[in-house]
Amino acid sequence: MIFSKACEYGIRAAIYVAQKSINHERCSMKDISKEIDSPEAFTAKILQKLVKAGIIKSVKGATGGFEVGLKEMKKIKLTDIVIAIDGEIDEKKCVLGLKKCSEDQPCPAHNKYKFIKKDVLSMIHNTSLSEMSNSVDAGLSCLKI
Amino acid sequence: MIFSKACEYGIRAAIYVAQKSINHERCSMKDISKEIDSPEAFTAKILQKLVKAGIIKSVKGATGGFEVGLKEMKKIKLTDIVIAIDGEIDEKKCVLGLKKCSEDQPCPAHNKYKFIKKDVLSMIHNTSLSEMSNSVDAGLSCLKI
DNA sequence: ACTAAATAGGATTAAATTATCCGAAATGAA
DNA sequence: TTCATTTCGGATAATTTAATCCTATTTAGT
Repeated sequence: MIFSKACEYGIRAAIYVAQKSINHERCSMKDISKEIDSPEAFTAKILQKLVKAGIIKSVKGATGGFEVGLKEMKKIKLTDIVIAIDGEIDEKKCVLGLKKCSEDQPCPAHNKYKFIKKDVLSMIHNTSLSEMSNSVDAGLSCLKI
Repeated sequence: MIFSKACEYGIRAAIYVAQKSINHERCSMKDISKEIDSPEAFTAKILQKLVKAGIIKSVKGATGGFEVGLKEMKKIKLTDIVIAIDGEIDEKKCVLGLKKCSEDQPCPAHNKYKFIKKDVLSMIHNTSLSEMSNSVDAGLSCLKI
């Protein structure tokens, strides 16, 4: 409803990589797509974007794979992942698609939607990769099925 | 962010038709697409769906056009329009795309997202075509630019 | 009856998103 | 060095969504 398929995969993948990193393990693309139940080649493209954005680190070669530092994952927010995959977020986007929709010139749904938009932006801005991967690592949440 | 382009056009079109109906005027497709600034042929397809779903009424022929009854527009909610255009809403859809995501088996974002989802569903379930078109008619909100 | 104006509907095209394939480059280990 | 394993990157395909085009049908007015 709010994320593209690419973002869904990308966020799950990043969480999985982070969770493995918590346990000092590096993971391969094959491993990731299997454990988060996503199409491997497509997810690989998405991870490339995350690597280029500096969100996760990749190591080439035989024992290579993906990883992310413990300090880094605390600073990485959902927003960063979404931007790396889908590009900048238009925070002024109107729920009914008007080019200009604001407090001064609102669309007919603006006054009800504005609180929802605020909550969504606040959620993705405040939720860190670290807290999500810790939740998975603690068995409080899961990444597939 | 939450509606497809087709829904954005469809909702705006329905509101415009309703606003005209408040003033006892029937409106044509050309009029609608001009006044809500949307592609005419595409919007026409969408209005056909709304007509088939019984949300608005169409009249063929020379002085034909679209209209909606005053009583009806009070009962029509955003949900009805969205379902008519995009099909049933999956209220259990996981924000990270998991097939099964629930209180018992949550994704890592579930506990933060569930409140947002609740608010979105509540908004589209409670907002009527009538209140939106009245808001436009009163000059409190607008449908284009 | 004719015409102009309007919706209905099928066929098609365009664009964006999702997804796959394959060869190149890197790298650790035998 | 050679090999197996891995990420990288370009090309391409498939699917979904968005949008257009054209013809048929309806109907009020002349």
